[in-house]
Amino acid sequence: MSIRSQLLKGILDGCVLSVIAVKSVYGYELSAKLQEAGLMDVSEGTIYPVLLRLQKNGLIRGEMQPSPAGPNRKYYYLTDAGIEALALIKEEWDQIAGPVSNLLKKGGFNHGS
Amino acid sequence: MSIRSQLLKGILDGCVLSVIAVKSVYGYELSAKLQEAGLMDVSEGTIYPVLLRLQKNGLIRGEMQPSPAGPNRKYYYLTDAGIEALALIKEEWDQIAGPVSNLLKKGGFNHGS
DNA sequence: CTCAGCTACCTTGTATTACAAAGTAGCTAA
DNA sequence: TTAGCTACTTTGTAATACAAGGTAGCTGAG
Repeated sequence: MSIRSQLLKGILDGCVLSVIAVKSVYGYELSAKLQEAGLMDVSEGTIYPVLLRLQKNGLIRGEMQPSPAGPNRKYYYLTDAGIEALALIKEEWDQIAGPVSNLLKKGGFNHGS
Repeated sequence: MSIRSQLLKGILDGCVLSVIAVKSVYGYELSAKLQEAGLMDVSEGTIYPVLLRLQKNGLIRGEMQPSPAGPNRKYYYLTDAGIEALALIKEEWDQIAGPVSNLLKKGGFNHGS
């Protein structure tokens, strides 16, 4: 498992919920949305398990809708619990990302000192 | 397992390496250093496995030194491999933290739009 | 009507790590 | 000698990213 995979643990939920909060999306489309947001190469094999887990936990709900072409599409919407969870994740992220960024910044290559 | 535990996965290595890069520390002291940096309540049960794993992977080396009081202390220093690994982690962190922060920011509670 | 190609969704096992909590051990002071 | 503290270690549990294979439906061409 790569550094990136480990870093994404725990935060993918927040990313997915954030995308859905803006506008409902279907699973297949979500990868492109994350890519647009700068999270490169998050594949279906990653996305569908996250979506299904969030749905199972009641944070989102899925609605099958017909597609212009191909099979039906499952559109996802946040639930109230999802909105709350997203707020919590943002809080936790803020509490961690700041200190981590500072640590990584000043840590650097400064052996001396 | 909490949101925070998941968020810390993968990035604790970078934090620990960053602290050690500035100045060598011993295990027991590291919790206080991380607390000073804003990473609250990272306990020994978390820290020592990280330290031992980094040592095993050749990113740091430990040196037992006498203590003014109590048992010997194991001071940790970065190796060359550790310096390289830290650079990689910083790169990966920067590539993820930016997009994630942006996503979580605009995601918000804006259902409309 | 059948089939290829594409879209869309799903599942499973593997690999990895945070951490609680229990444990060992040494040093100092009483 | 013993209590209290410092310092380090270990282990099992819980959780998740994701590769890769799979199923299924729709459209268009033959």
